[in-house]
Amino acid sequence: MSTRSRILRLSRYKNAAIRLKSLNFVKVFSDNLGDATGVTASQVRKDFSIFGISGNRRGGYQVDELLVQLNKVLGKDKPQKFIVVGVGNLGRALINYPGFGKSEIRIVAGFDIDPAKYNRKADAPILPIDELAGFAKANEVELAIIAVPDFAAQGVFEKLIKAGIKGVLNFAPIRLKSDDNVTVHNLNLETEFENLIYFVNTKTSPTE
Amino acid sequence: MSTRSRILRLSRYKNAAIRLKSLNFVKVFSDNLGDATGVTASQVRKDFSIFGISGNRRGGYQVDELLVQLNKVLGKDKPQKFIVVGVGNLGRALINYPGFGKSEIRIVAGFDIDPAKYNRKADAPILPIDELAGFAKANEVELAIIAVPDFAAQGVFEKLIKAGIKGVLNFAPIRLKSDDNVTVHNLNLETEFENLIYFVNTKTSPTE
DNA sequence: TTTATTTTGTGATTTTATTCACGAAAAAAC
DNA sequence: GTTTTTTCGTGAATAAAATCACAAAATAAA
Repeated sequence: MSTRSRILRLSRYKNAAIRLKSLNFVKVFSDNLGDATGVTASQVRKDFSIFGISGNRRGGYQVDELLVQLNKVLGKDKPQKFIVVGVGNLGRALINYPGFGKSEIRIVAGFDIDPAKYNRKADAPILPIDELAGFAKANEVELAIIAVPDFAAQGVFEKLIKAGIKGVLNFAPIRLKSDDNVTVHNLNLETEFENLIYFVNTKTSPTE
Repeated sequence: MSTRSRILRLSRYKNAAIRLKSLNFVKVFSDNLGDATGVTASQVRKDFSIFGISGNRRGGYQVDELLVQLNKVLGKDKPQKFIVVGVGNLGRALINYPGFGKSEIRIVAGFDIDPAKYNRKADAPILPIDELAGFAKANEVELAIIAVPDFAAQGVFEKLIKAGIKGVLNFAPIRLKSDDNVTVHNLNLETEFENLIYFVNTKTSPTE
């Protein structure tokens, strides 16, 4: 019913609604949201109907109310605390990512094994990985990002489970062996690049 | 036939095969690859069959040959040059991302409007955005990454089209209006975070 | 050899996702 | 107040994707 791709679309509708609101839209139609996100109007309405999000016949959806409802479904009605494990290139970028500023996503700490990276004074402190479990429990953090190399990922993941983490966004290119109490989503940048390469190459070459 | 998610799976099979090879596997079975990537064995075989990748009945797939074939399908048999527009947090992380090191993905330059970021001496130089078209043509770059804020993304995209770019990986949270000669793939980090939040929250709360 | 076992490759089937199409509600026009 | 127009909400129809299931090939065992 509520699949991964359906929820991804809800996020996009939300982003589109935010943009339209900033353009002073008071109401939006399923057709507008479809245009802004690249799906059909009936897909938008079907997605909404599955989550009980309703508008007004002929009147569309009130933007403000729509945003409240979408944020509620997406769990953005309250702050969501994340920790990042692996303060390399990508980890650091996520910790400092300004795009989360307006959103309810809060990155509250980073963890690494390299003492050169520790920084207890920062807004989001960088701490030794041994302190992970203590920190997570003390601060009631349930969400984590794995941004370590592939060979370290499974070990980190097991530490996260012990620390009571319930959801993991994994940037390492391996499938993590998980017990069922932890939700794992994988996101691999190389894979995304390869995907683009494939579609560009096959469009260009007339031999396929 | 060859959809986005099918190609994403091929990339994962390739990553799994690389890992199994490093464990001295000489041949792999569809079952192995399924385990390593979280799909069924018959999905693996169906995906392969669509791209004419074949193995040996009872003998599985020779890892080396499989990698050659997967890399060929994925366009990884030759270097793929990318430029990055927007040298903020994320752009910088991508430029320095070590995960691309072994792969054929090459990030050859970054572009920004902020003179403080320019650096012509670096391995992947950071240049003013006005030089984008010239650079892309001189270096035969056809692939680009948009890592600028949402309000700047459409403008950057139009510059990329004029520069002859054929494929764009867009990290800005908007849908780019594209002519059909350019392939655009969107990847939004906030959206990925929200997706995880949703599934963690709905698993935890017994009300759904 | 012959028989048993394993694993691929793929058509048939099932499941899931998307689109269609139209009645119902609400507003606007007449 | 009646008609027309617009847009939602959703069951029905279609399309797409994943799984099943089994014949065929290849190897190993007897």
